[in-house]
Amino acid sequence: MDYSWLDAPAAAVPDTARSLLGWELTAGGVRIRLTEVEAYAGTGEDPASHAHRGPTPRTRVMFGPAGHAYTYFVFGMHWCLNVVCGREGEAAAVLLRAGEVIDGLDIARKRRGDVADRDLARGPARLVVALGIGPEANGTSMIDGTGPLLLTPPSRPVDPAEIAQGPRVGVAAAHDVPWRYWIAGDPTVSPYRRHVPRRRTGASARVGVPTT
DNA sequence: GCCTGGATTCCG
DNA sequence: GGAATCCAGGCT
Repeated sequence: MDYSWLDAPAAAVPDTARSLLGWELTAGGVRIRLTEVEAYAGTGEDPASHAHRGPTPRTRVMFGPAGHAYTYFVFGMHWCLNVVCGREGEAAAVLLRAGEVIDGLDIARKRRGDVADRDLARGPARLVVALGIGPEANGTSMIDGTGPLLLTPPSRPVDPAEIAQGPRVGVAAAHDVPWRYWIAGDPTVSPYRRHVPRRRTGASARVGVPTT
């Protein structure tokens, strides 16, 4: 299988993200068809990228080879999964936001509890739970079978005409950059929520600060 | 060292 | 709309 398109230059990461729609991701007996992804450029241009200020202990795998998994912990409770893209040192990545469970439904249901099938992997943290992966997947290859994840080509082609794009979800910076791609009309695509700054807490927030 | 706020989800 | 719940990264 040819995965060389994953290491197209970081400038092309939006195209890489779009190309990932319909690809399938298998882990722990569950297979997911990707229906929603977001592109993040690496160092420099993209203030929304974890890597935009350069490598740190957390983001070091983003600077490694394409096709590896970058997982990160957010909000004190959730894990999210990215595919590292671009050339080594560029740190581009594609956040896997949602997918349709097409195999191992019973396993995914066990992991996700009593939710509708379309919600099993509808959202980046939910997708990670459905796949049964976590921090141990960070830095592993998603393309050579040595890690818990395996990325494989679409078994069902995606019609380019049904691909939609728009602003990234929950991103404060660069909200006008339309680097989120999804399969239009697919019920497993997560509902769009614009970034809402959390209200400040504590005394200073209560003194003369309008609550909007 | 301290402090802020987040590529979210679930519940009220 | 807000809480839950941790820590990376920026700043003092």
